[in-house]
Amino acid sequence: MLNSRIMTTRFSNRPLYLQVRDALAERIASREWAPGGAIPNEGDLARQFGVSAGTMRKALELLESERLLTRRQGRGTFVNDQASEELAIRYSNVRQPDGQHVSENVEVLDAALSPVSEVEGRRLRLRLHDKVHRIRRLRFSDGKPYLLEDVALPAALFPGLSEYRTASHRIVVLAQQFGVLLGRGEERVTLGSASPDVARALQVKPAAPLLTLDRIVYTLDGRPAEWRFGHCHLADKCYLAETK
Amino acid sequence: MLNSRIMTTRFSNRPLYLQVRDALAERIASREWAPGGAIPNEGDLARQFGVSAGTMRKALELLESERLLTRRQGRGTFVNDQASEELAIRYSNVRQPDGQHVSENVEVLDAALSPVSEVEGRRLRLRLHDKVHRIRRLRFSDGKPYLLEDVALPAALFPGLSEYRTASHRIVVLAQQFGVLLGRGEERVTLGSASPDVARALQVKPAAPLLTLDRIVYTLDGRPAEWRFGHCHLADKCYLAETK
DNA sequence: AAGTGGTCTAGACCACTCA
DNA sequence: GAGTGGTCTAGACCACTTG
Repeated sequence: MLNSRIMTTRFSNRPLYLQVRDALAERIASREWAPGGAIPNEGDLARQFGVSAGTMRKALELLESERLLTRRQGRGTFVNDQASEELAIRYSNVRQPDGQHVSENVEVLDAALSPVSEVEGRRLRLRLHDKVHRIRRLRFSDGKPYLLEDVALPAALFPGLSEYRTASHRIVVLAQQFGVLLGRGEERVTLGSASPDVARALQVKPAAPLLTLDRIVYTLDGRPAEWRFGHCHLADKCYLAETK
Repeated sequence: MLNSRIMTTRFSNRPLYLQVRDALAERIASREWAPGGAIPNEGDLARQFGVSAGTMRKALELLESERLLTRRQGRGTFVNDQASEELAIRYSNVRQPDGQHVSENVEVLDAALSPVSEVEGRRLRLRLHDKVHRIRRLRFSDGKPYLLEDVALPAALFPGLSEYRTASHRIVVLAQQFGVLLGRGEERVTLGSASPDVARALQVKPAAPLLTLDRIVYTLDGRPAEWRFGHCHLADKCYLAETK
């Protein structure tokens, strides 16, 4: 079926390889192509979309750079599983001293679907009457609490999340399940001190120094997908920032 | 002159576009093509190197992704000036709350060419008898000290640095001057408290909570180019980590 | 040997910038 | 209108992986 070609080029000046990218991204988001699975080869896809092999290649390379695909010479092209150990670390900058991800347990202290607060509205670019899933979690490493976090997720991107009894605590996993493709993230770290409440939760002395983490993760097309505000007792961990 | 083509392909299986990239990168590093200046157009370069336009384009796009070039449709291709406000921020994660770079004054407390210490050797992957430029600086924002840093630079990459009376305090500027092309950087942040010496320098109380910054900046080909160890009094600033 | 992605080529045309 | 980079095409051949 040489469908897409006629459908799209007729109505758009957007470069062809970007239109193709969008169509492929949609198949990945919708899980029509499952995480971990192989997709058709370059030539077949090019014919299917009615574009040249070079154009299809450019679209595939773009998707690879966006971490949605992995291509391996002689093997094929595969949909990345965002829940895989390697990719799931992506936005988690609190690490073991050696840079490895901290193995952790998570306790959910609170979870609710609520109207946005004023701050949430600003951070997530939502309107006054939009709703968010608001979750408070405590993360443990080696049985000791180290991170207390308040998370807000736009209800529009994660519909019905509240009903899941066993929803993941990782934004990358949630996003994959809900067909949300994630892009860049941005975290501001400041130096804070434990309020009585926070101190109790983290089992530190009141006024103990903590890292305050203020993180926003955006979708691939630039819409805020998660706001997380956390208090972190670093102890024997470190915060890792990488610059490309 | 169709020089490079014959020279290189005869002796290497490295893909042609990478060999071309290397040759172009060398012209940039050596300042044969000056920062801010335009370079010849795609077609001329392709002829000059005896490769197809597509191959030359691929090399140029690679260099653009490595932040060495900027290409603008209708204008031309330009060598990036690493000292420009936009690029110079690159490895500086301590920022104003709005994410802007902090405007600062710098005081050099100490500078010397010395044999590597054991830690420096590990971090910079140097041998026992190599030398480093070791510099201690204090950075001020609004007249107040906020960052005390110890920097080590391999003497092999920055020969004669000690003789410059007015050397820059920014690694990106130094690197450009010495023909060193920079790639990724990695910074580990931990929570520390001010030792008496540090407290004096930063004008904070002894044992005041500080951020400890441990940063390594690598060259484009992966060799360590700078190790910086710093103590930071964040106060009204923040630490910004971005994730692609 | 068959199938995959990776490299390289040659050439046409489009979109943008500037004199 | 001349010159630049950006898109798109069609096809050849290479390098790697797997049965």
